[in-house]
Amino acid sequence: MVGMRDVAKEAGVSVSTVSLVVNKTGYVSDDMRAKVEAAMQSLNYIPNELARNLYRNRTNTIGVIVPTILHPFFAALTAHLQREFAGRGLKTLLCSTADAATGESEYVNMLQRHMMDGIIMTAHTEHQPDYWTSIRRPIVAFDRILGEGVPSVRSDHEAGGRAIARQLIDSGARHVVLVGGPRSQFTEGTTFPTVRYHLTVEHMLADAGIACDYVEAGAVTDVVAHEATATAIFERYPDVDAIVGSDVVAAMALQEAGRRGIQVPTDLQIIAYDGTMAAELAGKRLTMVRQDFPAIAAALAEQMDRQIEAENKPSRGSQSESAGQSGADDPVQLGQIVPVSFIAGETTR
Amino acid sequence: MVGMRDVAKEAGVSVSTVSLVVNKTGYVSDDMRAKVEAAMQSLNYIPNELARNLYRNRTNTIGVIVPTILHPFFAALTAHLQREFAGRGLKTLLCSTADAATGESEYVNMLQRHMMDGIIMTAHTEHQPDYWTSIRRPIVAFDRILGEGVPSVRSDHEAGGRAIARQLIDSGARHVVLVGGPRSQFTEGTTFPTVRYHLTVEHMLADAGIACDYVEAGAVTDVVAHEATATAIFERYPDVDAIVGSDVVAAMALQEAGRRGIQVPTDLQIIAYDGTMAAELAGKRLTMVRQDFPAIAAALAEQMDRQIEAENKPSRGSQSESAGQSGADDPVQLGQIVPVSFIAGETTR
DNA sequence: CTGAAAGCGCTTACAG
DNA sequence: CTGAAAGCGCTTACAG
Repeated sequence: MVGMRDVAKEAGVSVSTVSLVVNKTGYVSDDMRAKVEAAMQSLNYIPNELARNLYRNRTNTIGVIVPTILHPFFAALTAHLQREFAGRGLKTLLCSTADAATGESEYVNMLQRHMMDGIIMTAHTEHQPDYWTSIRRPIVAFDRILGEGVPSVRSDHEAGGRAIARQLIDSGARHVVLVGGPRSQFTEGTTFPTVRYHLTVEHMLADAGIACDYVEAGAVTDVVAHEATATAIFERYPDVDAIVGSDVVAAMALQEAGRRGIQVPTDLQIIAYDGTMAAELAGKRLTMVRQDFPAIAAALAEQMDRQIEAENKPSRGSQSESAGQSGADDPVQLGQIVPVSFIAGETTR
Repeated sequence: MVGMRDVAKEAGVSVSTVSLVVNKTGYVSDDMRAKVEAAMQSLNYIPNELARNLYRNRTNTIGVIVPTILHPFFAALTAHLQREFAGRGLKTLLCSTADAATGESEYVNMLQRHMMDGIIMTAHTEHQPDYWTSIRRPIVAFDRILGEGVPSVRSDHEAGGRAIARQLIDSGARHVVLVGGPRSQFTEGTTFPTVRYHLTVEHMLADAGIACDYVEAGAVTDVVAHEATATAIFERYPDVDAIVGSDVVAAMALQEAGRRGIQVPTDLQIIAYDGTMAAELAGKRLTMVRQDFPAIAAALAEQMDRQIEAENKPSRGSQSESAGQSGADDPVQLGQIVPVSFIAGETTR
């Protein structure tokens, strides 16, 4: 492997000079530069990034922790993050928890070993807030509060919920079924986020005197399970006339409705939450609440940049307010909220 | 940051000893080990992987080059690769070419700067074979031949094509439309792979005297374009009675058929190629040819392992037969082929 | 079994 | 403007 030393020897200069030329930093006379460049050419020199990484203690890599990109929601989120990071000179390490036996801990370890510069956390976690707070390295959460000092970004699920409820009320729905995550997670500090839109819908429907039942969907990682969920809805609630769930659930519900000869939207309305490509592929154009992936990715990347910057120039204070936390004069926005949009399709009246 | 030196000082031993303990390698007396472990505990020592990376000239990271994981096919492939790599102690760097202005070159550069140990190449490339051959680092291609010495893995598209043709012939199809990549790429050395199933289908249908037209789909990166494609098919070929295309195309065709009141499968059969989740979400259970993602991922990872191994213990020969090529007594399987399966659904007769 | 030393390939003050 | 030197944090022969 040809290194800087070889180039220096070939060009008859010092290693420092070669470094200056490679990095286009500092002043180098034109003939020195020419000699070095010629040597690099002839030796086919390619700098080894690993040495730089060690020196700078940086990899320019961000880990994106998702349950699995087999699910279109996380595929979309990850794709947009990758694009956003690439524009900022950052690489994206794909960290799936669906397969990792140890869940996210394995990736957090990697963060602490400096294999990455930060983590975007978008998966469910069993860890308590103090776990996350104690990591003291750049972490940004998506759609959940991990702990104090860990900034987060989420969609405006309350607005999403209101739009859905309004549609259902205005169209005269009578018996709505909501499909979502485990009901046991409907708590204040939950890391299951879409809870918020469910609760909003439930309250508004209750106020309007519309029946509303809740069905737990299969695990987010198991797409096939959603088919069983769809079947279960119709079995359990034969008079259901509106179903609200994620894109995948909505698509499967529509498919099952077709099989049962139920007319959509005449006899059954379906509303998809998320607005990923999965919603486009269904039997009809689904009415949906779309999350703004580009905006979410931009906000997450922005917060990540801040975290990393804060880590690099530690505040003038004590150790304790170091990594992962910015000073008081630049407060990290906790819970930045991104708007959603309601898009009418062929599955609502 | 607390380093090995701090631990050594705290424990009253040398850095070497700490290293031995951390790596659980070589012999260390029990009391030494105990002292070191106590020191690591109390100092909360975490080894810095970057130093190791530099020393070993390895990152244990593989770049997976895909057009975009917004497309379910590449999402599935990437997800399975990540899982497979994780099992082998390798990390997955997500490399999307849809956004990278420079296409794959940027990622190849990173490979040469040792930011990753290898690349899985699954996207289309404009580069000629000698480009790929000259890289001399671990590369494995999916579904395309990049150049001599670059091993590849692909599905048995010929078998997929035969299964499709058989279904169409047996069910009495009269006018089939195939949807796929740019026809200009239907050449021997193409890096658009599914060409193979299209050609197989065309030949068999021609032999059976069945009309068959070809329609170019939008770019793989643009999912919405597929909807326009679906519309175009019905406009251009009003008497079409069978459509064959990727999952996404098939789903959109089914949706459009519904809008036009065309009965599936009575008046129109639809066959999806790939068998990703996209095929499950459509209005009906699509009949499909499914590629075996777990097997593909395993084969790709296996080839990658070999490439990396070959790079680490360079053969006894000259430089020229070094990295990326294994010796003659352990021939790399060029073009390893993975079986596909035909799954009948609700969209064929 | 343990430690001093050299080195992984680069970068960056610091003298000249 | 250029070079000698120290150092990033670890690993691995090599003496003892």
